[in-house]
Amino acid sequence: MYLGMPESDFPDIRGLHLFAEMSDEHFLALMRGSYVQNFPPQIQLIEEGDPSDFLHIVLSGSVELFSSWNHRETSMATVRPVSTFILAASVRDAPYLMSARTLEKSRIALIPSQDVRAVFDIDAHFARAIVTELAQCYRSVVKNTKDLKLRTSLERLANYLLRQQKRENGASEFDLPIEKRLLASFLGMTPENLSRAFKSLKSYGIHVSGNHIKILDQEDLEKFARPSALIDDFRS
Amino acid sequence: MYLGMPESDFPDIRGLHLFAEMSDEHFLALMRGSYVQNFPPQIQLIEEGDPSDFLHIVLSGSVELFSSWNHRETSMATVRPVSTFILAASVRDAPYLMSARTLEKSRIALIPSQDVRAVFDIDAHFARAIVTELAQCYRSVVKNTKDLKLRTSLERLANYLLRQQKRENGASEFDLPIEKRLLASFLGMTPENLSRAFKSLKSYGIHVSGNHIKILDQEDLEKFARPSALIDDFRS
DNA sequence: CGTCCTTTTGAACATTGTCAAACACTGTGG
DNA sequence: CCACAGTGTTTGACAATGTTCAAAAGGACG
Repeated sequence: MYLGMPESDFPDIRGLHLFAEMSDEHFLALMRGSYVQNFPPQIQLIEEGDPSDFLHIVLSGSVELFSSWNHRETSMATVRPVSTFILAASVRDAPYLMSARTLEKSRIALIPSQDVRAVFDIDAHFARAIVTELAQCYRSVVKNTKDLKLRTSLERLANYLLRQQKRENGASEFDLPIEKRLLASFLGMTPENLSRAFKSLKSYGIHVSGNHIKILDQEDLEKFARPSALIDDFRS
Repeated sequence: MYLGMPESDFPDIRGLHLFAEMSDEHFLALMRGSYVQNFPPQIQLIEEGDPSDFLHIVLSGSVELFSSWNHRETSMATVRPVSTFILAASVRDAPYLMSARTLEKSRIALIPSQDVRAVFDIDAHFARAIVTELAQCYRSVVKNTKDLKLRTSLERLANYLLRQQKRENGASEFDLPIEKRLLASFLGMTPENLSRAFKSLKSYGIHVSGNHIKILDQEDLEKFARPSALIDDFRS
């Protein structure tokens, strides 16, 4: 196992909200115990239930968070660079609630959870950043729950497309960033159901070819989807 | 509007993990700007989307957190004494994502969110407690999402009963703490469906009469429900 | 006792999931 | 280059699950 964090990775990590405001001294203290590893695609990084020894940061590639029960599995989120995951488990020193696997070749930084907790106690800026980030994560999951409980699968898909479009700065055409199979699981449905949902959205001006999406009638789609700031805004 | 926090309420609040470790000085500073109010049942305390001016604490009674979209409504959680709610919104100074209403006659403490943020920055113990509490809340919502996505409504009900039983220290008989209508919404189903689900659970040794539950065959129920520490443990 | 609300029940319906098969796409090895 | 395997996607028929609507039954409370 490769030990030590290459300094070339410092700027990416320092750029995260989480680490931006803390003192150099404390940042370096965190980096000292950390290391970086490259993983091929489809490698399981974390198994739910394991002790949370490290805070993870995706530097490049992408990582899927998923959960299992009774031989069923569901996708909880996809993490893209540069961001952390399983912060809550690190903070609480509790077992991971989700598993994680790489989707592509990925570069992952690992910061010992106990260092995170130690620096939290002595660096007020870092503490502030952690609590802000955690509150953000919490709010994301709450929004996701509202999406799941208040909307049908068709409505979830329509709103997902609108959110994705926003991420692409409002372009009327874009590519899905993940496999449809995975999207289906994330949206809480089967691949077959997703396929039919895409078909149903044709009548609201959605054109699909492979993973390329065209929104032909923005107004019509929004009228159907009824996006809400309190569910679909990925900031705040 | 009644202003000022009666000192008789201090011990209850001080007893919360959130406020237990902080300095007296900072605790009193928080209390100075806070106040307490009594509400009748079915009063809406918070409307989702409103600015989060106060951190709320249920001192007695109970409060339902719920969300709406497109004329649909779903119950997100029930808050019982003594605990806080909408901490994340206070921390981030962002709009509430959930509405809140009293279920019964309730006594609620209100602490200005900006005071919470201010004391967070100067009291490391309070900061630590907030981040621990937030991580806890986050993990609860993640567990809830897993429950929703990985289980059928029948399985959710069975596991809910087992969790409730644990809260009652493992007693084989107990009362449901909320109306069935509300429970149905919390579990993500209709009241009609819940009623049928209770009937289906008869064959696993559940007896229901009004809101009184008897678990006649613990083993059989657990065999069906397959409770998991990573979904059903309400601590950690 | 009557009123209001919740809960239950039944029947029809809608939505979503399952299974099997066909199809499309990708990359491999001959 | 093509045949092929492997995987993801789509389709169709069907089953399971969950919802809707209407009505009846039960409880709480004045």
